[in-house]
Amino acid sequence: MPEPDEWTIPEVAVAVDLAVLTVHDYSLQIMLVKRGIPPYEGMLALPGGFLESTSEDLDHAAARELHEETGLDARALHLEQLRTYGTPGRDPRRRVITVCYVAFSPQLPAPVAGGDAREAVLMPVEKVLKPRTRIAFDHKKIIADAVERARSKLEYTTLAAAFCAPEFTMTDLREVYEIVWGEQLDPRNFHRKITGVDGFLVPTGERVSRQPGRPAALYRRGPAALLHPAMLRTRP
Amino acid sequence: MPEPDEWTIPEVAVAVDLAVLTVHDYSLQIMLVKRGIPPYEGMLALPGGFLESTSEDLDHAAARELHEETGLDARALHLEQLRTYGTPGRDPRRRVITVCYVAFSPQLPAPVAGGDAREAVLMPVEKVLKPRTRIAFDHKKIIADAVERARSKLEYTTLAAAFCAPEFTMTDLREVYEIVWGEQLDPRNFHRKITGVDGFLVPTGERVSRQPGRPAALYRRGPAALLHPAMLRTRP
DNA sequence: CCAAAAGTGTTCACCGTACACCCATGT
DNA sequence: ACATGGGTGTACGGTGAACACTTTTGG
Repeated sequence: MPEPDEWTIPEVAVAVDLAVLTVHDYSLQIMLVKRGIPPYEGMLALPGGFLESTSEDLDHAAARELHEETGLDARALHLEQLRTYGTPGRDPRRRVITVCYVAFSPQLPAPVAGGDAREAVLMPVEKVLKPRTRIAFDHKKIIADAVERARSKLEYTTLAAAFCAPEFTMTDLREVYEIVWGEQLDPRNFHRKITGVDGFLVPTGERVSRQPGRPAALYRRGPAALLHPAMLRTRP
Repeated sequence: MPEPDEWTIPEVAVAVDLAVLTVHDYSLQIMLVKRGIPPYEGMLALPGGFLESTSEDLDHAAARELHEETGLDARALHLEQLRTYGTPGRDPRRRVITVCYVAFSPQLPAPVAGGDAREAVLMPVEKVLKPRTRIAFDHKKIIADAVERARSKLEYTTLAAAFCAPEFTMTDLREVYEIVWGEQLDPRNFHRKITGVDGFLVPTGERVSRQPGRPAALYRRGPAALLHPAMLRTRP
């Protein structure tokens, strides 16, 4: 194995980027920030930034950038590494390798833009991924990967609850699936399936009436992380 | 988003490491190299090395290191990114971030050690992952992640065939599953399940007699990449 | 002939799908 | 009263698990 002292280490900058996904306004949305400087000035990009110091952990850098650029607290949401993108030329200024993270957030409380946050906006991924929509760097590809990760993880984990408020109804949860997958699910079979998974949901005992119709039971997230048996989408 | 010219970029070295998995001697084995210099001199580590230049793609660096350190050709096997490890202090000399790849290889043709390859050895992952076995850096954790990736991908992809020679029998394929999962499978149900997956296997029409008993049909890899329906291991 | 491996057929339990039906509320 | 959404019961079809059974070779 070649060793770092054997030659000059190429000057590579290491960045961390964040794909923050949330369900809002009956669509899957992603948090983007408007770039204030070139390159891609004025275009939308993923929030992120460079490692601050030699001693900063990657996960820590992700959590820090999340807070700095969006005001969100990493402890309050699910944050996981997606993959690393390093094609030469992806940043026109210099060689940049970016370690990307995905975050899954419930409906955002309030101050998305403002405060420390730069101009942060939510945009439906459906719109972002349209061929005509232009996004800075290779971030569109990253967003596509993040969305596929989310879709896939709903199948075999209890991740969907991470998109819900602390207390939620079965319909809230089902709508997460429907919105992320873009597919209608049978409410009755969904209900039975989810209640059958041990440790996914904990009933609070409370009920809410948000429309005409029978009030829905409220649940909290349970301890289970894996969905067993899995909940498979209907493939094309 | 902070920009690279706003401050001094921390000196971070970017490396690429490889977890090459193969089925050999009725066990899942991983390729390791013996380190010739400190730190961890004399210990076993994953093959890998630093990015050679600012313009080298990560995937290219992985393929290059694979060839340099093991003599294998990346075009002949399945190579995919695993994840990136960057905990400060994981390399005692300086800050190193390593982008790890997993490779799945059929039985290795011949010259693993020798040639360009440094002292490369195959070792059963079961032995490597024992608590008493010491491996350089944080590579044991990386190996554990790679093994879990392999186990998991067998479930929903046709990856198992990547561990087999170009022509193989149903039993060869079943043994890949059994060895990687460490679990016995019913040969009869396995046979029916696999032949039922469209495009997984293409029969060559040939037969081989390797033991007493009815000769087995030979197959080649088919075009299918995804296993549908999935082949699930029995969870604990 | 016998042992052993390859491959087929059959049975049963379980799970997903579809949908009829009942329950509880707002208007 | 009635529309609307929440939740239960039930029948059907497909898949996995278990295993009896046939086929085809080596010894």
